[in-house]
Amino acid sequence: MPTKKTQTTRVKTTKATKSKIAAKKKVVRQTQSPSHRTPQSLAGPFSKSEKYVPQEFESKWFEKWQADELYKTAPADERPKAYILDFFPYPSGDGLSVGHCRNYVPTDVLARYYRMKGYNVLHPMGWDAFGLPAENAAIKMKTNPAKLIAQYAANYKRQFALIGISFDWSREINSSTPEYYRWTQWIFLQLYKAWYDRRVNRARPIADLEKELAEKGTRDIDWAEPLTAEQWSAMDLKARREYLSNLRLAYRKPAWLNWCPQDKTVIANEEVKDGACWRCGTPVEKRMLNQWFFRITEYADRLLADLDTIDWPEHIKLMQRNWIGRSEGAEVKFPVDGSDQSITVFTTRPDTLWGATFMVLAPEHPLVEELTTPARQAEVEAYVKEAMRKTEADRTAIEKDKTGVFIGSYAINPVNNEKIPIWVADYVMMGYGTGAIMAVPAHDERDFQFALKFGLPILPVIERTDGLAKSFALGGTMRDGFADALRAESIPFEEKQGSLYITIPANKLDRYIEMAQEFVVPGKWNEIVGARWLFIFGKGDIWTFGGIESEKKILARCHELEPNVRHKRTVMEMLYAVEFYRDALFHAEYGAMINSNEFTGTPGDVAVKRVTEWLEKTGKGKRRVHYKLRDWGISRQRYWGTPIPIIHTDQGEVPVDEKDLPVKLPDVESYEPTATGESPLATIPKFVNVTLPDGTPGKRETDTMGTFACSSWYFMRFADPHNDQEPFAKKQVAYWLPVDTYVGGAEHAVMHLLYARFWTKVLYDLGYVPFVEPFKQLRNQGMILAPDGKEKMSKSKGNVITPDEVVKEYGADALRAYEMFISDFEQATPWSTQGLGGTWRWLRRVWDLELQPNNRPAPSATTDPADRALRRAMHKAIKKVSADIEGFRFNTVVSSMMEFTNAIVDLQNQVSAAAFDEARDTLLVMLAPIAPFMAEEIWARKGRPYSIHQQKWPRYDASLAADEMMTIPIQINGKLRDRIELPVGASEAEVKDAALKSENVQRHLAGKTPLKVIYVPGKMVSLVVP
RNA sequence: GGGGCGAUGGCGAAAUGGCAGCCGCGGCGGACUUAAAAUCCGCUGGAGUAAUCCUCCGUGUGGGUUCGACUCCCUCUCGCCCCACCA
Repeated sequence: MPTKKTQTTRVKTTKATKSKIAAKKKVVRQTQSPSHRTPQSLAGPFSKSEKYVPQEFESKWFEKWQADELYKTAPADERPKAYILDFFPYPSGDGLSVGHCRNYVPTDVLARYYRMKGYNVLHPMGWDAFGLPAENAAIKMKTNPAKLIAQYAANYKRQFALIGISFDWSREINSSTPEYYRWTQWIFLQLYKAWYDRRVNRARPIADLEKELAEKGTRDIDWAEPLTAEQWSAMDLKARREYLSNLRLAYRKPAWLNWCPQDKTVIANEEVKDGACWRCGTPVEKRMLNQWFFRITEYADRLLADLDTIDWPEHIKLMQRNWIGRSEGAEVKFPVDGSDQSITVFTTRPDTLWGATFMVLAPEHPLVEELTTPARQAEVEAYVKEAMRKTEADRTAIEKDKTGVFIGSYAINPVNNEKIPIWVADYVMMGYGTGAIMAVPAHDERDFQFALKFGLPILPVIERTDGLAKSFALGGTMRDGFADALRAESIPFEEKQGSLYITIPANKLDRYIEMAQEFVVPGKWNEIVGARWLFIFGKGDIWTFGGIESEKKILARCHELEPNVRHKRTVMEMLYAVEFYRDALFHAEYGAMINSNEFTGTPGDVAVKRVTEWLEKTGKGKRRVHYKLRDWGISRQRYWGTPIPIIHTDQGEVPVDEKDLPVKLPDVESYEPTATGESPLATIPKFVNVTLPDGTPGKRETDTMGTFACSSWYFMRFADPHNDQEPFAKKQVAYWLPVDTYVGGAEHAVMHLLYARFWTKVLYDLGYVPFVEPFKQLRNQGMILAPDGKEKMSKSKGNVITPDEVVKEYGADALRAYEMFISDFEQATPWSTQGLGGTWRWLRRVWDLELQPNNRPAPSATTDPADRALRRAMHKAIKKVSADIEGFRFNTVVSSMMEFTNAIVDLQNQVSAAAFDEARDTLLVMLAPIAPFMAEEIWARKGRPYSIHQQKWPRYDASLAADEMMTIPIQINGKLRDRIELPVGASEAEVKDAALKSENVQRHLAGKTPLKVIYVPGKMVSLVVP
């Protein structure tokens, strides 16, 4: 049983007010407020209250705003426009959480703010409705995805209304409707009918290409498969179509792709995270399928360069830069020994060519089969098969040991004509470069490991940049007195069990070589590694380790002299056995070239350039830029997506005529995915079989487009959402686009945000839009975490907080204000119900303040100081709130509003009626974007003309915001010693004079004269004292 | 392995190189109340002190630049994120 708490009398002296800063005045806050109840206890009979009960009026106002079309976008006009957009959501059955609101509330505040500032604002919303989650949910619930989406979207829409988001619903779009995807298909066809002309660096109609081919073949098109005009003319329709597909921006080709066995479809590279499907987390497999791609790689350079022109978070830009992954290097051809084949490799280190001791092909490389010798065939086939079977995650696991098999053939290193073995290994990826590498084990970590494991020679061809040189003198290899001699030369070493571990300073190298010759025991040897590579067998008997010949000779001699090393297959393997040498054997720096014939001695900073130039001149290779970016795989073997408008015939593929769009998704009973890599649409003969106008029978493409196609242009459709003649009128898009402010999560950094930029550039090239970047300003909202600890909100953890429950308890305005106030917009932060209570109390204080009667006196000399103080606070608030809204500093918007509220409360009993109302009205108008319901309700109760949301944003007046007095802190040697109050106009001399007169300053100066008196106007005085 | 972002009271946080901690939460004390809740008022980084004066310490660590550093530069630690056998 709990004991009754006895009275505890706390004897504690009441602390009196700190005088602290003079600006902080001791004003007693008094509000003649009615009593209030907690929001939690609001459940009661409905009545129009004097108190702040948001539940009584919020929904009423939203209905009225909708009925009055208050947020309907005006047609393009003379006003400046503001296009403020949220990532359009993928409606899910879970609805919105307070985390999602972090996205929608601030953009709504922006939209409302810019409307009041006189901008023509476009703030639309729609649904990214196609795609796997809806389809999977529909299969599970045995319903239709369209129905499900409609249901989910309705719920989202209800929630948006609940929290007062001012979307223009007359522009609502749904990407899964034929009215929308008709134009997604249309854009697909524009890509299909275009090719990238590298000479002018833009996309052009494919018809231009056909014309050019007919006239002069590929004479001027050096990146295409060579073709003469005669050859082109001789080609039949099918051959021409096949030829052109190698240049179209939308094309189909067989390729190894990421297959998600859970979703039973191919997914794009961008959708693979840590070797698994980004949606369901299932490890992806590789499958060879004939698939549709968009040739985004042609735009790699422009996608990279234009990042510099847009206002996006740096980390997002960086992710895109890394994803595009531009790297400069050279392509080098290695002829295959005894064959007319050759292997082309890409390298960023052409300066290491002389150290290439073997080649490696990716298991998928087309030459593997051809170049494998009969003797090696069984082993190679088994290896390749095994590699294909592995998931991407298995194959790329970092700790994994290197594996590989020699295929029996040799290549010729074009720079020194050395014959080097060709291997196949899964550490080489078909997807990057050419799928084949020259291995330079001395200067590439992976090649080094591989060479050590398989006993392949490792030949240093680049000098160390740190000059590290080491020698290990095994006990018995050097005559007595060697240690003493080293000491005499002050060459540092350690002695362990009779062996010496020597680190040779650069300036002692030559001396050391002399000594080693002197002391080495006949029949033994001493070696130097690192800065030099020398084997010292005796006086004048020094062999340099450099090049394949010396490798063989040194190894043979060591084997002969020392039985213990006979099992070592290479010189480096022998050296590697000495633990002490490990850090001196390998490096990947850009140093001077060594052991590289005529290039030996080329300094590290010019080596790559000189070798590349030489390769080009001698025709052995050429400069090349490679990108990590791959072409965008768009095919999905699923039902719920935009059908690809292509028909396959005996004569090749034929695009659906634009006037026959849309190719509609058939209504079906079952649309479960098949495991065969074929879309469920393929099982519907009525859909598949078509006859072309000329009577040719055809079969429709049955893959659908991934949803990122839909989202790559929806922001353009919002400019003209109901156009049934074209995707959008050029005039509308030219007025509204690009999007001024775009807000959403960072998870789309290399998916949607990259694809949308790409489509925009294509549409620009083809003349449909007048801009090259779709989103001028991008911001990512921070995540809202669960209240306890730092966990994410998730349905499975049961810690999701919905706007519905918050609105029920506190009203939408408090939710909105708290979403803004909670933290810096981009920062992840935990939700706090107590913090929410704080913003609720602030709104209630505003309510009371606004609705109390104004019985203050007329302006007079008595009220003048307070009136001026209040106006100052007001104009400062206008300035700060405006700047912070525009600068995405929503948390300080709310804190500035709170400060302004406090200022009115503090001064309310000293000001005139006019000043009081002026301040209250300004506060209310500025509150409108933040707390639209309450602002409207108070506005109405005060009898003002509807609607507060159509009022002008208050104007800032710098002269009224100006302070009369300033507080100048005084520092002595960096420490704060006093503050002085002076009129704002005080001159430098006056300030310095006042500072020196200060009692505290005098005391701390203790009679000394300052060496320096620094006055930063209006900011501070800094004294420097010896 | 490479790269990025971040670290400030008990908590969320603020601070064009110029008074660290605005605003809010929580806490403490008071007013009102029979009492509580709510509301209102005051205090609230740490230490010393009778003290509201005053002094010292304090923005993850250690250094540097500067009259002056949360802010700029370097080092390290921790946390989060991205990329990753990328040739």
